[in-house]
Amino acid sequence: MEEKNTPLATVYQPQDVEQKWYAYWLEKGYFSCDINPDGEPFCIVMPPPNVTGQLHMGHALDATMQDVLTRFRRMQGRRTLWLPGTDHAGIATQAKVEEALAKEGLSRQEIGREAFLEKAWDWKHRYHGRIVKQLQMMGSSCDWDHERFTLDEGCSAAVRETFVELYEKGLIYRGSYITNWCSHCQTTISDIEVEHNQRAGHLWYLRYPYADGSGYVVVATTRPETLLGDAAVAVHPEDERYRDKVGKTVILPVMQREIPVIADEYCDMEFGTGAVKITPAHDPNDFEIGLRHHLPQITVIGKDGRMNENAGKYAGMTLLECREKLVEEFRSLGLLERVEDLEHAVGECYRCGTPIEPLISPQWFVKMAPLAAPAIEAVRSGETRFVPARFARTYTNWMENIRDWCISRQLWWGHRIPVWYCQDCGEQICTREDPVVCPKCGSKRLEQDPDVLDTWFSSALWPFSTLGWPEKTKLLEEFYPTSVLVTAYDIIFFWVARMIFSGMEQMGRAPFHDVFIHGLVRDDQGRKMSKSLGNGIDPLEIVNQYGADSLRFTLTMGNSPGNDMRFQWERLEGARNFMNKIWNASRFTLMNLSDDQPDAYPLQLTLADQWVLTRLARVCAEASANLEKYEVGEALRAIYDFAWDEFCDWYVEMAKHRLYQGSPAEKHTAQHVLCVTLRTILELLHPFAPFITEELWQQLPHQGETIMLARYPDGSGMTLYPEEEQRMQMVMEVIRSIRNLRAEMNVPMGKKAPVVLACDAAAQAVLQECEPYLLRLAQAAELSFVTGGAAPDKAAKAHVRGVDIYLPLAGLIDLDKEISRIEKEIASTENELKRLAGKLANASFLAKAPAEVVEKERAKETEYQAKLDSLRKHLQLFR
RNA sequence: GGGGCUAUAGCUCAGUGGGAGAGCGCUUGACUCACAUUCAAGAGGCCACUGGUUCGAAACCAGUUAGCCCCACCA
Repeated sequence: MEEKNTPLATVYQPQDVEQKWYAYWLEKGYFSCDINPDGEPFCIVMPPPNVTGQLHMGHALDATMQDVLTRFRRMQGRRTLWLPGTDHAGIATQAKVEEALAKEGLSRQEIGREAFLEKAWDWKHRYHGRIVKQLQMMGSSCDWDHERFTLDEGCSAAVRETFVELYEKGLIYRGSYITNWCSHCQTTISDIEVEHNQRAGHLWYLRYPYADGSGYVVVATTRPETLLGDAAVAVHPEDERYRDKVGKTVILPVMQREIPVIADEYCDMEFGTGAVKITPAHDPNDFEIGLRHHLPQITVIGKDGRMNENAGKYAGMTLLECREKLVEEFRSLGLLERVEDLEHAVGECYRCGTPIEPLISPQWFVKMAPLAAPAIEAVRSGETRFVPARFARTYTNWMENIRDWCISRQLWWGHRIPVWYCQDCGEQICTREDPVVCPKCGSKRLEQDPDVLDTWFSSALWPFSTLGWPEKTKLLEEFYPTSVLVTAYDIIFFWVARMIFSGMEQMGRAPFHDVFIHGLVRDDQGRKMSKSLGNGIDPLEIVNQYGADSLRFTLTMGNSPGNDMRFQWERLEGARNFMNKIWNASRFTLMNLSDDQPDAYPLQLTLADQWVLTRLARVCAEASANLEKYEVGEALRAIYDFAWDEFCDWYVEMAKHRLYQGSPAEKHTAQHVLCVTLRTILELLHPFAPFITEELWQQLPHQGETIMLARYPDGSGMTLYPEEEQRMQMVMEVIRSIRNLRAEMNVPMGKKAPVVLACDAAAQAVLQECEPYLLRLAQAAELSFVTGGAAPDKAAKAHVRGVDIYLPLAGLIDLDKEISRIEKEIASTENELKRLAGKLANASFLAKAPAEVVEKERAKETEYQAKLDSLRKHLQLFR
């Protein structure tokens, strides 16, 4: 064959093409939401990554899913906005900036609020660029002109408006309650930011003597150090053991404080001794009990995580030191009854792992009950739909049991709480504009609340703040509610739920139609990827090594909605191999293209052409349907199977004969079908593998500037040839059968051998038409047809779809081997027949099963019977 | 304490009531003019267990077992 020049190397090198195309797309503005101005709007707001971090595999999965959906919709002609952005991540970012300061020997207090915020902004700018680069290297087709940041001007305006509105409605309030204090992060955190982990601990049984000298009550505690702040001992009102003790007082040892014995239903009679020490200032339950019984709140633990001045001689000690010393003192006083081992849940900060200390302090809260109700209804009514649906239940259960949300944080990096306090009259002022004078007393001595808001407060507004709210922008009008939110299940409470109630409250409509939930990317042993385990993988490393398309492919293929996936390097090789396969199929096609005009010759579609075009149409429909259902992995699998197995391994091989030896018209037809099919495969594949598909599409004959804006093939308007499809599949089965016989008989791969076929006239016509394929794909030296009893006797035989296949190999085949092979085949056929016969003898099957199913089973029976007869007859010859 | 997920080939996983699938690994053969990042052939499954629904269940329902996860104020 003459060597034709192609610009393509034999092995695909993603590095050569990816950056080039991303730059091209950006330059042409294809990511802009204005690119299909007349299309129905489609919008995804990107879950904003923390601006301080760098992207991990979870982000890569999230971005890939969003990009697949976005590119799919854009190719459908939708007016598509994928809005990118980042999150200021209050605690995390502040911690990093403080860390950096510490290296210079400075603290934020030393440099002051303003200087600190400057540093934080510097930090933000530096890391932001990295995240954008990572997203771009993965091919994310977001509209960068609409990129947002949770702390930018617009988002800040949305936060201010929301806060003031909720404040005015009485849905935001300030109060002294017990909240979760992290002594490491030096701030309160909300309930869901506390992780409850099982930890090995002890249960100390301590004796509290009654004040009247009548013995003592024994209380059990896991945290002896808090007893210094005890305000009571509580028992269950129906607990017989303590019936006559309620109303007495006990002397709190060490502190020598007299505290009452009270009755409260909170107590569990089964646990410990049934008597509980009550520390209102350091335990949420005790706090509630304290309120019910008007107990004093005695704080003995400070914000620094040490015992404070109320702890007497233990003041200044860490909690653990105090615990040890205190237990020792009880022991020496004879007041330690016993110690048990106990595994119990300890609340720890989800950021830094420090044990959380419940502390009382004035904080800001969002009243949740009135906000939760419409948010629950939005999902119940189907206004917002979770995919998979089971997550709706997770959401609803949580929302129904929600408690008020503590939104103030003792940080500097974030949205400062828009409330001022008059230093003269104490008035609390919350307004849209910064106040200058106190509206009550006219004083100018106003001080703003020093705290900032929980980062999630601004994230909760993301679906509309990014579209321009509180301004009435065109963008907001067009794209709100957004189409779908794509995120992992671990963030449903933190973020999804809060966006839904915020959307209902501020916009009156839920922020998205669908919530597409995916799982987490775990390591190859199924462990969560984390910094402490050191098992995290940088997506960029993979992009550099295998290319972005392979990374995206690996994250998509075989991934089902809502389920976790394991990340394995070996799978990347599979992905890379597939890219290389597509590359080489294109290379082959380009090498065999001639410069004919499209209509130089009339098309003469062969059976193979009709078959592949039919299969292509079916795959287009399947892929589209699956993408519509968010079955992204299934869509890709269908494309992958067709592209590799049917197109590359079968059709390309079948086209070769015409390409190399065909008449000009035959050659032209093969080229045409090859080209159309390949181009359609590239279009189908584009949302999953944007780079390689653009590179190849541009080299093939095409219309338009970019594959990004080609119409996504959904099979509509494509001609189906169902009968030809069946015929071709029969031929393929015959070829497979011949290959199988040859392998079983140890006929060397390259050795040509004669093949004899016996079948009816119709099948013979089909097989004769396909003779070139049999010669090439089945290594047949020559093809001959027999009728009646003229079949060769010294031959290996198989039977497929009414066709007897003989491999006459006199002197070459091993008789015994062939006999045992045939016997095995007969046995399995008999088995199949028995099963079918049983089914077809079943009256209720015949009566109730759909006619087409019954018909199918009957046809199968006929087929198997024919096969059995044929093989039995063959076996006779050897005996 | 409540809720959820998972259980399919040696491994990782798809499977949407009607002939058990893929990739990797394994065995055998092949440097065939797009590709050895390839091709061909093969071995390998009581679809966790027990019931139920159904003409028909890997799939739907109930229970059991094992593993994982989430929520929850039991000292």
